[in-house]
Amino acid sequence: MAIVATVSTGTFLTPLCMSCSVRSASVCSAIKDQDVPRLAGIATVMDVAVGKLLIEAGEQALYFFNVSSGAAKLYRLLPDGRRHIIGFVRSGDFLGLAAGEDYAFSAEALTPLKVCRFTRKKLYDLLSDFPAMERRLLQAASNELAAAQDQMLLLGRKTARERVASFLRSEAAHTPSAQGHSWALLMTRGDMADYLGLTIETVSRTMTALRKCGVIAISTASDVSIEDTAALESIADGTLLN
Amino acid sequence: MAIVATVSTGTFLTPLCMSCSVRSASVCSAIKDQDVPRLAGIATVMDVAVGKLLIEAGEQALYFFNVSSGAAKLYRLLPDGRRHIIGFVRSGDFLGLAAGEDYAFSAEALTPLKVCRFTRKKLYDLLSDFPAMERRLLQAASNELAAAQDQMLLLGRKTARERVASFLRSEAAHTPSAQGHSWALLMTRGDMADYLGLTIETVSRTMTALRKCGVIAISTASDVSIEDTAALESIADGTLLN
DNA sequence: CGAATTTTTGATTTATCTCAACAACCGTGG
DNA sequence: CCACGGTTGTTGAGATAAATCAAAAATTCG
Repeated sequence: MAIVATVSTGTFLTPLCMSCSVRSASVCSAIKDQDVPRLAGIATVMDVAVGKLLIEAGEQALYFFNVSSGAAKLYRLLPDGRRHIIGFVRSGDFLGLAAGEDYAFSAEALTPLKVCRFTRKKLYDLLSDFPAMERRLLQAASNELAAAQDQMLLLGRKTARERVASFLRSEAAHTPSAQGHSWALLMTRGDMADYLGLTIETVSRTMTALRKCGVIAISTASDVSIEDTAALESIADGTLLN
Repeated sequence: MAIVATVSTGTFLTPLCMSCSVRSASVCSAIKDQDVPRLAGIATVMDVAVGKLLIEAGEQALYFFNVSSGAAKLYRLLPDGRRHIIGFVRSGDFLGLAAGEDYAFSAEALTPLKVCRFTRKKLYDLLSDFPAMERRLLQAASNELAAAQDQMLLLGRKTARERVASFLRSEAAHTPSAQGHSWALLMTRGDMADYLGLTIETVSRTMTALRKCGVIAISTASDVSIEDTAALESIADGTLLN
C-alpha cells in the first residue's frame, strides 16, 4: 500500500545532511557538524509520490520522519468512511511524535515528498547523547500541542466562515511566497473540508462568499490571494460578526 | 483574579515529595529518591479553591504544574464569549507544555485542587541533569498530542450522540471507581457542551436519549453509570448508526 | 426554607449538510 | 495541439441535526 522509493541509507548520507536545506529549520539543527555522521548513520532518505502513503494507520509505529521537501496530509478515518485531516506537514516538520504503539493516522503525500526516516528506537538511543536534540523535540511537541488546541477551538466553536478564514490565514503564513501575492493551495476543497470539519460544498460556498466581499481573490480554485488582510484576521478571530 | 493559597516552597518539601501519592504516576517518577531534594527545591505547593483560576489566558507562561490531587478544566475564549474547553487535568497530570510565551488558555479548578508549581526556567535547568525526566515529559507530550488528535476527530466528524458516548467512555476510563458502578461527573452540562462543541441542551437531550435506550443510567445529573459498555463503545467509535 | 443555579423538555429556527446537476480543469493519448 | 474522460469545483434546492428561544422542574447552597 505505502509504495515508496528508498534512495539511500547510512553514514554516507553525511554530505546530504550537511547540505540539507531544512537542517537549520528542523530538529536536526541541534546536532553539531562534527556529530552529523552519527545522525546520518541512522537515517534513510525516502521519496514518496503524490497520493502515496508515507504512514498507514494501524501499522506498528516504528519510525519518525523529518520532511526535507514537499508536503503531506495526516488523516484518520471512522469505520463508515468519515475522514478527518488532523494536520499537514511541510519542509522542516518532524512527524511521528503523536504515535503510540501503532500509528493512529495515515500520512499521504500532497506533493512529491522527500523525507528522512529514523527508526524510533535508534533515534531515542541517539537522543541520550544529544540532549539538545531532545530539547528541540520537546519544543516541537509543545508547538504542535498549542496548534492542536487552536484547531480544537476552531472545530468546536467557530462558524464555517471563521474556519475558512483561519485556514487561509494559516496557509498564507506557512507560504513565504504568499506575502502580498497569490499562491497555490496544496489541498483540494475536499481536504480543506475534512480539515475544517465541513463539507466540500460549504467550503466552496464560503470561499465564494469571501471572494464576493473582497476579502480574498480566487483565480484558479487552487490559486488564491488575500486582498484584505485586516478583514480576514478579524473574521478568523471571531471579532467580526457579519 | 487567580486567587490561590501558597502552602510552602523549597527543599523542606522533600518529605512531601517522598510521600506524594501521585509521584509514581507522574513525571516526577523519573527522579530517584536521592535526587528528590533538588526537585523539591524548585517546587511550590499550592491549593486552588473550586472555581478559582490556576492559569489565566494571556498571562506570561512562567510556570509548569503537576497536579497532586483534584481536577481542573482548561479553556479558551473567543472575543464574543464563546468558550471551548480544550481538556481536563487530574491527579498526576503535567500542565503547561502547550504554552508559548504566554498561556493561550485559562485553567479553573473543578474540585479543590492541589498542585506542585515549577518555574519553567528552573525546571528546564534541572532537566539537563535528569534526562529521564525530560524523556518522561516528551512521553507526556506525545500522549497529549495523540489525545488531541482523537478530540479533533470527535469535533470535526462525530455526531452529538457519538461525542457524548466518547466522552462518557473516556470519563469512566479516567475514574477508577467507575468500573461497573456509577460515578460523579466532575463537570456540568455546560462544561461538557463546551468540551464537545455542542450546546447544553443538546448534551442534556443526548444524555436522556442514551438513558432511554439503556446504554447509561442517570440518578442525579452528575451521577451516572454505564449499563451497556459494548453499546457505548460502538456508539463512541461510530460503528453503530442508529 | 427560598433564591439562584443548573438541568430538562418543548417549540421553532437556522447553519450546514445532502442530493443533484452542471461547469471547469487536468492529464493523457491520438 | 486538441479532444476526451475523469476528477474536482461550483451552484441550487431541499432536508436535517443541532442551535436557539422559552419555560418549567430539579438541585444546590447560604
